[in-house]
Order: sequence, then C-alpha cells, then structure tokens
Amino acid sequence: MGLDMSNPPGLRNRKKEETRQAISNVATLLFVEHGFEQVSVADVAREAGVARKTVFNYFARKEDLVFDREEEVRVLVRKALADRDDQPPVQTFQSLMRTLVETQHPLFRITERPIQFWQMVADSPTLTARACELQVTLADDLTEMLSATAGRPQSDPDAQLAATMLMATLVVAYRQALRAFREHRKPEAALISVMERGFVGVDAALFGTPYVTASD
Amino acid sequence: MGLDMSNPPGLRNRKKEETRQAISNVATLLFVEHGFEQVSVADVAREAGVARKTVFNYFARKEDLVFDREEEVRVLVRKALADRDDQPPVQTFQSLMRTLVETQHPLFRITERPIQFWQMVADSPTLTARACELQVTLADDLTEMLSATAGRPQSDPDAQLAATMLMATLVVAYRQALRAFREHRKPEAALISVMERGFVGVDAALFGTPYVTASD
DNA sequence: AAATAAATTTACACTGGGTGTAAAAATTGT
DNA sequence: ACAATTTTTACACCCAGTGTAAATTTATTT
Repeated sequence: MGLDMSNPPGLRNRKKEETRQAISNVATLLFVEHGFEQVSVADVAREAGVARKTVFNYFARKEDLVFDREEEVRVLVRKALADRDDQPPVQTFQSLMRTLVETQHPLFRITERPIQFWQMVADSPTLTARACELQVTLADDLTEMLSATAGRPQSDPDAQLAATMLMATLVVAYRQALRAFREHRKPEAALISVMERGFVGVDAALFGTPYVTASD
Repeated sequence: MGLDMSNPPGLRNRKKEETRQAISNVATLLFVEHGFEQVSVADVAREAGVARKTVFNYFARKEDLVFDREEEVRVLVRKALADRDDQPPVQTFQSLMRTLVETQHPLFRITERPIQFWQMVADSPTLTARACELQVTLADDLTEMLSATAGRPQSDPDAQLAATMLMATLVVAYRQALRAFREHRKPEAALISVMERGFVGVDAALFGTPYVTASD
C-alpha cells in the first residue's frame, strides 16, 4: 500500500518513531524556553520520561535534537535534478529554490516559528557552529549531485565552486530575510533580492561550464 | 625601540609568551603525529611540563591549540583596505589575495607543511567543524570591513553577499590547490584558476553597488 | 498460549573537555 | 627584604558522549 517503504508499521517501529518524536518535541520546547546550553541532555531525558542513554540512542549528538531535517532538503534537490528536462543543473537548482520560496514551502517560509528557532540557534555558540557544519556538508553533497548530473568527475572544481557559491547565496539571503522580518519589512522581497543577485554571480562565475550551459 | 606595544618585555611577559609557544609547539607535534582526537589536553599538559589548567589558561578551547593565526589575516585585510587609493573595496581585497598568492606569503603558499597540517584537520571532525566556524567569522568580519570602507550601514546585504561569496571562493580555491598538490599538479595554477572564476562571479553579483564600482 | 529469539531500554562505569575556587609559587615594585 | 600582584597548580566539579552487560519489551515459532 504505502508510499513509505522505510517504515513497515509493526508495533515496534511505530513506538520507535513515537519516542523519537516525543524526545525531539520535549527537547525543542525546553531549548526554546531556557536556551540550548542551559538544558542538559539529562534534563531532556527526565522530562521525556526516558533514560539518558536512550536519548543518545536516537540522536548521536545533542545538537541533532535541534537539526534533523537536512535530509529533507537533500531529497528535494536530488529529485529536482533527476526530473530536469535537459536544463543545465545549476539552472534547475535555482528554479527549485525560486519555487520553494514562492510557494512558501514549510522549510523555507519566513514566519514567527522559524524566527524564534533561529534566534535560539543564534543564542547558542554550539548550535551556530553546528549550522556552519551543516552548510558545508550540504555544499559538498550539492557538489556531488551537480557533477554527477553533468557527467563530470567527483569534486570537479567548477561544481565545487558552483555549489559553495550557491549555498553562500542562500545563507545570506535567508539571513537577510530574517533580518527584514525583525525590522517589519517584507522578508520575501529581501530574500529574493539577495538570491537573484547571488544567482547572477554564480552564472557569471561558471559561464562556459556544463553546469550553466546547455549540453546539446 | 619596539613596534610591538602589546608586549612590554619584563621577565613575566616574556615567560608567558614562552610557555604559550611551548605549549602550542608540543601540541602541534603530538597532534600531527597521533591525530587530534587521540591526544588529550592532559597529554599536552604532561608533555609540556605544565598543569592541565594552565593549558586552558592560555587556550580557551582545545582547537585553539591548532588555529591561532586568524588574527594575522584580519590585520592584513584591514591594512589593505585602509591603504587603498579610491579603488572599490572588493577590488582591493581581490588584489590583496592575488598578491599574497603570487608572492608566496607564508600564510598562503602551498608546501609540504600546510599539506600535513590540513590533512590533520581533515582527519578530525572537531577541527573541520572549527575551520567552518572560522570561515564564517572571517566572512562576518570582512562584511563589516567592506561596509565600513564603502560608508554603508553595518551588515549591508550587498556587503554580506560579497564577503560570503569571496570567502567561499577562497575556500574552494585553496581546497583545489591542496588537491592539485597531492596529485602532483601545479597548485598555484589550480588556486588562481578557481579564484579568478570566483572573483568574476562576485563582481557580476555585486555590479552596480559601491563595493565593485568606483565611488567618484 | 507458551517459549524462544531479537531488539530496545536501562543502569553503571568511564573518558575527556571545560570551569570555578582557593591555595601555593613566582614576579614585580618599593 | 617585604608586600602586592599575577600565574600556576591541585582539587572538585559539570556535562557530553561511549561501552557493556543486565533487564525489559516486542516479534516469531511451535
């Protein structure tokens, strides 16, 4: 039946998913209220009614209690690159981002919720550091996807440059959107403005490579 | 006498600088030989003939035993931006980077030493993460320097985009240079190739802003 | 339904990074 | 030589994260 091959129901797997969610929810609540550094993993465990070890059983690092949606983004990008109709890969990626912003995709819309989430991140050196890590991980993944899509060797310099500049652009665009929101200006306008500028830059930097130029 | 206001000699200050260096040197040796994660701060302290607390007295984090030259880069950039002759700031920065590479500045030349240094970093998740952090810190500092130089408000979106894309470019360029070195190709060629591409992108992205366009 | 196999939770002990405190040792100035 | 200041040290903590083996829960087999 299901489209969800990854989770054959069964009592056991359902409970696993439930406790995982329970722990994650409790953690988020505590972190937002008291700050990431002020809440220990032991606190989270106690509040979730579970052993400390169980928390680490589900989340390798404390920071993973906060960041656990990277994979969704990766899937979106991979799918878009697979479905593209002989448009160059960088253009495909750019279109995807424009669409996600315009359609207010849950992971990209700027509302009160993400604001306080990123405020919590900004208030915690540990979380800020982890966010940096995730950014370069995503850039590396994007590098592989781009080079694979263009039939180029892994870690092709052009792909790496494209991916890193694209991620840089998105990070700055998102930061400016959050800033705009706090200052009661249109966040989407700020986001798109920076994003389009960045995209122009990427296209210029990669001009002549198969990442921005049609292959046939 | 001194150009070095920061260190009035005196027996005490001299010894401080000596022990700091001693600890740092011992640490680097141990880390390169056995790997960052395999060597504990207690090991470093013992080998340096000093108390564990003393190590943390000089270096706030274990990673700081490895990365302690960021400030030198910041100073170089600040000086170049101050000395510029009404060239737009982004161009000044780009010229500085070209010069540092061409003149084989100690912090930028690609030789056996940095290779094993960065290999050690690559082998350690902790150090890799810290390197990411430093990258965004430098980008933020560069943002401020650029916007200040152009007489714009702090955290100007254009400055932030420029700074972040510039840092992204440099990181990719340096990574490719290391890669070229390992594969017995000309590292400088690889570095410059990526760097120039990135600079073209930055100029295109920022076209029309005071960061790449002459002010008078 | 009972018994067994497999996976999960838990208690416990441990390593290592990092901090606070107060005493001991060393440096400075008079 | 003595007093004031700074640095080092020993010691006692807290917290993140890991390994292990026992206990508990779920799945499977007969």
